[in-house]
Amino acid sequence: MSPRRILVTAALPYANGPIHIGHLVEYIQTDIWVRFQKLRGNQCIYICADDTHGTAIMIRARQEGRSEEELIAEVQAWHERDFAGFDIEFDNYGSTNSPENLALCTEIWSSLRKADLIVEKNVSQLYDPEAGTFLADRFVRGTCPKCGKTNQPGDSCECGHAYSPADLIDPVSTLSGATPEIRESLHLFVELEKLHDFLNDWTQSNQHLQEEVTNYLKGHFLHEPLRDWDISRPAPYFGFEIPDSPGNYWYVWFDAPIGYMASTKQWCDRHGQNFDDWWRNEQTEIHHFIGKDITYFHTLFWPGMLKSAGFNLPTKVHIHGFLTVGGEKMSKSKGTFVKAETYLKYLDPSYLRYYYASKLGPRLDDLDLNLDEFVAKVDSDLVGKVVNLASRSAKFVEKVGLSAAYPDDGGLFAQGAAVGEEIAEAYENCDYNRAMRMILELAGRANPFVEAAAPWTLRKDPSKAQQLQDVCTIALNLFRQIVIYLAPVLPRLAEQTAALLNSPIESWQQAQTPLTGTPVSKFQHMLQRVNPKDVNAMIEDSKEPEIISTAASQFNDSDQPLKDEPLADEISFDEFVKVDLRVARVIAAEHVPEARKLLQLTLSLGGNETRNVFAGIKAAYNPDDLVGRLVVMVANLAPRKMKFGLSEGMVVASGSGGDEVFLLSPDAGAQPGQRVH
RNA sequence: GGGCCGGUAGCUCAGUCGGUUAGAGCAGGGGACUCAUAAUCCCUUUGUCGCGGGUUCGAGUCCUGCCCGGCCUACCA
Repeated sequence: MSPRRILVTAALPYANGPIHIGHLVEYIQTDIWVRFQKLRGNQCIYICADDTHGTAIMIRARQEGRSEEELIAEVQAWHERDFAGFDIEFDNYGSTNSPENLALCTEIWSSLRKADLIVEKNVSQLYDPEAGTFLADRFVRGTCPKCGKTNQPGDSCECGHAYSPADLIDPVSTLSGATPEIRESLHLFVELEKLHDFLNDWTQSNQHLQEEVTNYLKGHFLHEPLRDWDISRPAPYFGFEIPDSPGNYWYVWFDAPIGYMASTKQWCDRHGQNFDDWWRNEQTEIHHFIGKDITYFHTLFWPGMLKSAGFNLPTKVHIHGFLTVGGEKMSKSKGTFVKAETYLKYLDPSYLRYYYASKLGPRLDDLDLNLDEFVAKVDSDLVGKVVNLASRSAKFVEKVGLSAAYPDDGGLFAQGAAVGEEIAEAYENCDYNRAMRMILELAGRANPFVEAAAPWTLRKDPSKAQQLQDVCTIALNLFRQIVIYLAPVLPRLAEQTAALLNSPIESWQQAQTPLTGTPVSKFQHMLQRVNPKDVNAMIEDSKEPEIISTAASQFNDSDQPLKDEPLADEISFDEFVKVDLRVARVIAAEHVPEARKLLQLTLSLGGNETRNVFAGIKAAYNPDDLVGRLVVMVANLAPRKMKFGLSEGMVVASGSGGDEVFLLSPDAGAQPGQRVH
């Protein structure tokens, strides 16, 4: 079989934040696949870039008082450093803010124009007159027009109601605090519906996508006319200005995927390769690895753009799920939002590469990082089973090296060679956990062999020197075979093994033939067991007070109250409704002469229904100020006998006590007796 | 509400085309070994295959209804 030519991409990380262990699922998954392809002798390149355009970058640069170019250069340097730290090896790492990208965007744009796919429409959008920019939905907050909840984002409310930011009551720009105004501007759209038949065909056939994704697209988008795609943003915007529409810029999601091509172009130029061999040649395979959040862009717009411009279509879009830690979303406050940089301060990248590989499958399921399992798997699988093979046999043959001929091993090596293609198939299908299982099975057979052959006994008898060398030759060859199969996941281990046995590991085929007659270097530890203390330290180091959103921080609310009194355990709705909260009117309020803290309140629930309540609010309220006002009471609390009489409920208030008491009151219009739901 | 995926041992999961007595790793229990990073090896305990119904000579596997979980999505399939 002749070598395949394969172009592989991972999604472009946005140049607005650090790489974290969630990102790494994708880059490690992709890196393993690329290394596997290279080991198999295919011509394969791993292409990526920073995604640098858009409002968020522009705003952040502005806030930091520097140019966008300076910001994205700094972030890109961080990204590249982090990736390198995890042995993620790109053939080219570019930037969407490159001349190559501009040239390709221009070319594809003119193709879309020629295909008559571009239309112009006016769009009403909120504009921040102070910041001088149009506002994306997430930069606007206001009151929900349906339920009246305040401080809701620009696209939808907690109550589930969706709206356009222009519908918000009292909208506020989170950038400047100014009240946005509605401005109309011209936007350019791609008429995706004109490509409907093509997309239907492409997504539903030939296994370009996982089956779930095919179904998803069919059910969510392709069953109805495709909406026009808004592909431009008016100035000011950080990006490329559209050549034939001055003052308008390509939306970041137009130029981002083209960044795959631009980065390929850079690689081609450096290596004297022809760009068209990679993007305009039916023989070339193109594989995109992405997270499920950006499915839409990569399975509809992107193929549509490529088709219209006459480029290769993706051979396959591999979509993975998100990372959870301990079964929950990554959380900054819990310390599970671990940055790549922080991880590397405490732990070996090989651990994470192996752990992810042992959990990754071909489907979109989320991947859970369980820290106890992480420690156990690395210790038991990698150190205990795999590396141990070398660790327990290498030093016996340091002086003599491997036997000149491969001895009889009872068929162990041949068994390992025989499953090579099956393991390869699992890698090829991104079924890494299956591959890891099969590989570990080999280690599970090799250790009992060493146990039975007992080299530590043989070495005591000089007449058995040849037998000792043979046994170690077998053990080290079984080890090496395993390491070759693991090489895509653990490139460092492969290098260490090559150094130990003085023979480079560079091809999958090497697992088919035992190594003989080479010298054996002095054995050095290849991988330490995981120290759980380091794992804990990493989590501690990652803890930071969670910033809920830019809008919350704008109000500068302290986190002290929550710290003083953390959230209670979750309750069910049924439990909640047991508490009967009612609006009540204070119809009388008096001091209790002998009580230090109490006021006696008479609350009306409307009609003749009244309740006598003793409330510990004396230090904070004057009785006279309370009469007439509405409060919220717990109406079905068991009555409690107190020194001064029977208290028939509780008035709800926040605050720490003393004069720090704040009664809750309903908004105007509430009636005594109404239940609070 | 709808869509997709899942539910198998204490935990993580495998289980092909429906085929004998449902498996592995980890954890637990017992033993061995002392080369190896408290590593390794041998033996061993553990199951309402989510629940009900159906098809079948035979169902973890196929069909169907329901329950539970995850993700996605939302006057829309």
